[in-house]
Amino acid sequence: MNTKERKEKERERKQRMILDAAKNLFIREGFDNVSMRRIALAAGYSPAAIYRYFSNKREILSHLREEGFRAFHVRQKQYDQSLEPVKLLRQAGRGYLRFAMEHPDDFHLMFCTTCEEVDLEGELAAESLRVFEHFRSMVVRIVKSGYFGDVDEEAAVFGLWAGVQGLANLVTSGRMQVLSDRDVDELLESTLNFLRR
Amino acid sequence: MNTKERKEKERERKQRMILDAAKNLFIREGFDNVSMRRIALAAGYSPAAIYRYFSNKREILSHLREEGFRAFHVRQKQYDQSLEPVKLLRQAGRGYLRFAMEHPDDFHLMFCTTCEEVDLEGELAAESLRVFEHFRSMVVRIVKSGYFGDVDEEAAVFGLWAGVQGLANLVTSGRMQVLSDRDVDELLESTLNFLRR
Amino acid sequence: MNTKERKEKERERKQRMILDAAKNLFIREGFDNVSMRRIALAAGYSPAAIYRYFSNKREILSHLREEGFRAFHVRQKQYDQSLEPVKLLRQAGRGYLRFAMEHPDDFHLMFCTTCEEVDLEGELAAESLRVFEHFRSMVVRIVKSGYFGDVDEEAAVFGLWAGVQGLANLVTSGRMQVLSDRDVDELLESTLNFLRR
Amino acid sequence: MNTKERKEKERERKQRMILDAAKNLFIREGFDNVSMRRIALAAGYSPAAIYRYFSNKREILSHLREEGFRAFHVRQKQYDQSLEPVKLLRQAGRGYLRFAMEHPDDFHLMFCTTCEEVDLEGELAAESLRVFEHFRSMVVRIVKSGYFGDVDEEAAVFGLWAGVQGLANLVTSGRMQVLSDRDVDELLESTLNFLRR
DNA sequence: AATGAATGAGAGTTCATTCAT
DNA sequence: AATGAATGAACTCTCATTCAT
Repeated sequence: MNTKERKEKERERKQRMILDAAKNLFIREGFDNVSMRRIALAAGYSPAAIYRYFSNKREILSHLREEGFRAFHVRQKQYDQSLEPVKLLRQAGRGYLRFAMEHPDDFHLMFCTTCEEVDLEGELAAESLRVFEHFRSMVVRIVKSGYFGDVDEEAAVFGLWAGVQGLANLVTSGRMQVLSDRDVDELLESTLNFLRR
Repeated sequence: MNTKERKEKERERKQRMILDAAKNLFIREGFDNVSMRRIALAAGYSPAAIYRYFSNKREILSHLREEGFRAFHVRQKQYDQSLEPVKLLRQAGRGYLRFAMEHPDDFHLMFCTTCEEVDLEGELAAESLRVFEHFRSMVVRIVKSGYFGDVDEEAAVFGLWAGVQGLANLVTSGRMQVLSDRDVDELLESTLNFLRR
Repeated sequence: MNTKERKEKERERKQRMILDAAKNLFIREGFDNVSMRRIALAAGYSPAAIYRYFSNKREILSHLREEGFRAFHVRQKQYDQSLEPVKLLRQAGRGYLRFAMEHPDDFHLMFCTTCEEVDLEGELAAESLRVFEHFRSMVVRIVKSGYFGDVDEEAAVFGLWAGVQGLANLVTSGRMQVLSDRDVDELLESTLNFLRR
Repeated sequence: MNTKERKEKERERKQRMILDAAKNLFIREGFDNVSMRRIALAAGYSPAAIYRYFSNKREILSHLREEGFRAFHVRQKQYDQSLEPVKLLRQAGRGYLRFAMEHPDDFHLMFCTTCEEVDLEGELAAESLRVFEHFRSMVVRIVKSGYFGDVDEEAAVFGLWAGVQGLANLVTSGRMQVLSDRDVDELLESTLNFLRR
């Protein structure tokens, strides 16, 4: 029905308001320093009302992270066409940096918010796992191609992940800085060279 | 008096125990997930006793950060002799990375612990400010030397700070990675080149 | 009207479903451990819908108790024909025990559910009061007959009530125990003798 | 030290006050209808202070129950001398009823307070288990003596427990009634006969 | 110097209940 | 007639902190 659809829309709109309020607060003050009461207040609700939309505080964070990962994944899949491994890695790295630059808040929530609080199992972590799996399979392919020489797969996955994270941190820690495409490429290239040493 | 001295020593020894216990806990579990009770327990005191040495929880964190910055500053001043700006920057960058590698815990506390909790004014932030001032003055010198071309001083200071931070994060986020001196130098060089673009 | 009647039927049918769901939950989990939400869920309604049939949670319990007392009363009145007091008491006692055996759930709700929650005044307690009055008048008759010797009426009423309660508890606390008619009679007889001491 | 002893005494005195306040409230209003706030208030403390003496609400109930069982057990062991099984059972039954009569509040807490809330494992349930074991071993002895004919041990234990409970309920449900020793004996005798049928 | 006792404030969460639709 | 949305009040429990001893 039209009414049913409208209700669904309405519900999503309100979820959105809560998520936005929470995101804003989490980023500015940190997960632990934000209470449900304050999220509710900021979203224009009573504390209890929040629980109609999210079953607890952690779930709000999970939702936000998941949203970030979903957006991230969409972008990363765009680069999937290339079959040449190194080219693919370059593309993925570029995508990673761009995402960090264009969505610094999501990035912060996805990677910097204290992780103990987040449920890494369960439906809401699915997207983040998918992202990591996507990354892993890509790296494995490259390792198998011999590009990094004789290196342990696990080590390569971890090392590259850390490196890419570091790069992105480098970008987001100075948030106002806007880097041109060429800048990103150069930065990426020099890092890849370094990691390949 | 001798007694007075001995008392002072004793006091410092006990402060030390508290700081060590707190540092350990903060790093492993995060500032917010550590209660005063647990710090006290780990240090072998009652919760109330802590307050004879630190006026509140935040102050303990501030002390730890300050200690980190002090150690950092000592190291950075070693590189001060050189008068040639670029060489100085290279040295400073190297020192920065080395410090992050050798003292990842301090580094984490100094730069990654949620900052809202820390009093950035007041005596206990002095050392961190001094570190930043030291860095700033160094960069300003280099900018004036024309090394970075025609660039805004403020932008250069901020950009380099962010870059160096990012590099250190890159290093500490994959903690098991041990980089050789040559690695550090290479990494630094490529980044400096990038920042100079 | 026919429609009116049908509506009334429908209303009662729905009340019934709620009462059944609540009864089931109350007995298995205790009044306080059952929320309106769960009653509604079990009855196939939304929490709010319940309030069209019962004005609050306590009233549901009152209804259930009242139903129990009504059924109980019906049975007790069957034994009313006898005019000989002692025979009457024996019959009533037998009826009491049988009821406790055959409807342990109702019995539990009527006598064991925490009473603070139940409104002892008001319309819904009428039946339970009527039961008690019925019992009282019966005992008074017996006392007047001299069967118990020279005893205070009030004391006799209370003592017998307590005794009968205890007997029924004895029966229901070991629910699997099925007592034959002869067992019940014997049990009753020995207790009556005791109470008559 | 004397001070240490005195402190211990003081601590126990305060625990006592909390236990008494809680016991009073639990009995009058039921476990679920009493909040920690109210216990605290009644004991003259702030809500948080209670937690220095008991780690949660359930533990307060466990303590109270355990106290009851301890007192009960002490009494039951007095009857242990007799070696003749049936005599022993009679003594134990007498002790049971006396206890229920003399300590109706403890009795209510021990047997009538909703059990879901109580931890049946752990140190605080030890005494109640001991009481039950004591009872069980006594019944088993009697069954083995052939007194009840050819009966399943388990059934006998359960049946007698239920019966004794019922008797005690009978006594406590009319609390003001004071029964003489002879009354108790008679009551007991007729019940034993009944159970033996 | 150190502590046990105590507390006010506030955390996340649940509940019975109301009301516009 | 029924519901989804919303709330105020209450819950248990934890925390940083104070203070008399």
